[in-house]
Amino acid sequence: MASNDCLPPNSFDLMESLIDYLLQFGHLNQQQIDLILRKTTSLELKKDEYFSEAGKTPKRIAFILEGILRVCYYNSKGDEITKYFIEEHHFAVDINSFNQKIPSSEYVQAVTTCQLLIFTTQAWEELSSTIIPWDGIVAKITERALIEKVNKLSPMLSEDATSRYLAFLEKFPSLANRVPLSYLASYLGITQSSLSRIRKNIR
Amino acid sequence: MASNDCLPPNSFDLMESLIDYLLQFGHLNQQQIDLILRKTTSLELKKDEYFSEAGKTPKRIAFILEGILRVCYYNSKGDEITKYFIEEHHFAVDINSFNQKIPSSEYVQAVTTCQLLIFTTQAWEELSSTIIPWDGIVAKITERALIEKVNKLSPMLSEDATSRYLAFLEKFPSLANRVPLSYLASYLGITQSSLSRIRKNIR
DNA sequence: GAGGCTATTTGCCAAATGGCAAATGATTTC
DNA sequence: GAAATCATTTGCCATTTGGCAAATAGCCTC
Repeated sequence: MASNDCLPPNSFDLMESLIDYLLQFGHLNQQQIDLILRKTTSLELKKDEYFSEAGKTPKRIAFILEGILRVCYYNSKGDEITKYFIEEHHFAVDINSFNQKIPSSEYVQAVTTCQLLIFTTQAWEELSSTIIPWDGIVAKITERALIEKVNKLSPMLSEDATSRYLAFLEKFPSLANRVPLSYLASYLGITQSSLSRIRKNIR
Repeated sequence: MASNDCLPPNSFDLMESLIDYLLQFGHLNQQQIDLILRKTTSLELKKDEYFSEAGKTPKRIAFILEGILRVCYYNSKGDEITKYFIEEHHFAVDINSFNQKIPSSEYVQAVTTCQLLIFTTQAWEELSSTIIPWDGIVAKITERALIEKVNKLSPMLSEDATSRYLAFLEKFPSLANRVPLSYLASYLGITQSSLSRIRKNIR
């Protein structure tokens, strides 16, 4: 029942990127690596499909092999707000809800079709109790991911919308014209029409 | 050389708040608690004094017993930006620079006179190697603090300046009229004069 | 308490952004 | 491929915010 059985030929290369990523944060021996890979299943998430939904307690963690996810929620006015985008070779989960096993207030949705590696809660906890350096590695990954979010969000407040859009273009050059205007506008904190005008002015 | 020797009479009560805080994130026995307290020194930071400065590698972590700190930096335009305020009963450090032992790009400054408990890098690392649950507790504290920052920053982008100011008033009711307008304005992502006008409109 | 310094407020106008609705463009469905 | 649906752009105008400078207020020093 190894999940690998039904993977496409290049699956090992793809899974390699998970290991590469983990090894940036600590040492793992081959046995541990094999164990980690055996705990994953692969999942293709089609564009616009949800990986997790608000109101539900997250039961799995995804590592993005290919594609882009976004995290969004509805604010008090009822507007859908894109909180951030998650890039390839990063983990995706509402970490707070996952750890505390409480319902999430966010949606995680595929912006493009995604190839994911999935860890169930159970698999994740088994790795925690089996692999000594696991918790430490996960802690560092979590810390790094959150620091990146803070450092991304923080300067946005003091920049005007055009600068924020240009910064987005730098970070996700391939995405700007493939995601709905509404996702991007709410991420940048402006209206769709403003973003449309900003685009016109830049040309 | 126990730091306690020269503390004011209520010092134990004050230090108790550190222990209360730590115990929210994991269990510690009395021996461990005593060890932690022995590793701290107390420090009073007068209003406007710096706890750490950009360009220097942070060599200590502060737990705020009393008072408010702020984290600020200079952006590419040369404007001083207040990134966030740190409240009583929270730790203060540029966690990224501290962990990686690299120079910080931020200043940490006392907004009000602060009573702090200080851990040196060495003390912090000794606790890590002596107290089994220490790393886990620290990881949870770090995660929580960063999640709070993301959740605070994220909705600010989609609110107008008045709402952001009102939210600040809710969170720091005692602070709004005691901190320089410039700190607050840069934190909210607006100019001083705009904030001044917002205040007038609210009255 | 007068002068000097800094912080805040205000006025004036320009620029950026929002709100709304219509027009245009793109995509899907039958 | 026509109709229907959805996404994006645009026009028009109101509101918000910025930039700059002057006026005012607050505070410190002597």
